[in-house]
Amino acid sequence: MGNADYEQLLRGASLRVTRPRVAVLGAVSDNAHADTETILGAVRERLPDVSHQAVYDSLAALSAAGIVRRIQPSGSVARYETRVGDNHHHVVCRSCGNIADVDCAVGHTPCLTASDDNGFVVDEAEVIYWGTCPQCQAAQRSK
Amino acid sequence: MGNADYEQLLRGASLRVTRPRVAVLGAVSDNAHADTETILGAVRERLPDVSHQAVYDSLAALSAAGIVRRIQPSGSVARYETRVGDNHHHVVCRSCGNIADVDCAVGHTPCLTASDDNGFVVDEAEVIYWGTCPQCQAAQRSK
DNA sequence: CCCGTTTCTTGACTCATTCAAGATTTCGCG
DNA sequence: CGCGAAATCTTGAATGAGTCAAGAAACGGG
Repeated sequence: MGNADYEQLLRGASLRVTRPRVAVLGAVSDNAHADTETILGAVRERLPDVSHQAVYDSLAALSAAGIVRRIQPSGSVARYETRVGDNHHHVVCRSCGNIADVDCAVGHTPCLTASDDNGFVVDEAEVIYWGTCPQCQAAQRSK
Repeated sequence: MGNADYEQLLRGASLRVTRPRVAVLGAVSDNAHADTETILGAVRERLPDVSHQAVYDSLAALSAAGIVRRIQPSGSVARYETRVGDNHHHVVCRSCGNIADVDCAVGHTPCLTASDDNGFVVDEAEVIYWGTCPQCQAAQRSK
């Protein structure tokens, strides 16, 4: 995806097109599940003088517009990804914190209907699988 | 549940029985989904001079032992509950952050098998439903 | 090209959580 | 019941992701 595409995305969401936002979009696209610090670094490769505040603002704006998704498993800092709207979920490694994408097994919107929703109007279901990634499995076995 | 029961729980998990731990267990039992600050307050009603550090340590020990569960939805501080091992999930209100329990609709361990696990060994699936609680629905309508 | 609004920069600040060192407590064992 | 090693707690300071605020700059409709 080129910057022109990112601009399209932004305009499509009625967001102003600014250098930091385009750079943030690119950084998030290239670094799936990256934490804020990693994204900040990646953004500065494209645009050396951005402030961290601009990155936070951009991420918040993009999240609100639904262009990026913010994920934050317990005990982890915020992470972001661009793959939105396709109902996929995440596996998180308990030892190293790595995150991988998982397409949900059951149909297309599984678990979206709770048995008793306590009167809540539910608009999204988020699934996080906890486990151990291949690398950490190997590391544990060889211990 | 009385303190004797909490002691049983602790001993059963091979944990030392200390005043702070018993107080923390009681506080978490009485305050489902409470954040750390609330728990700290509740603990001090039972045991006025505990340090916040002891509460953190106890919560960590109890979590590790599987007696309490730590939940931390995005944008929220850590919260704890004692209802463990029954595969229930949570609805979180986007406006006020309230959390309610939800028993999962589909069978007993839905979504536990991802379609492609990327080599991860998954041991737990956590589901978070995002929506709006009844109070906030009312508040929004009357705006 | 201009102007009002949004967004960015700079820098200070919050506050949940963690770290460290030394004092206490717990509990198995005699 | 009392000892001693190990775990746990107290105190107090430090960390660091994220937020807040005020003024400067950039965006884009007209």
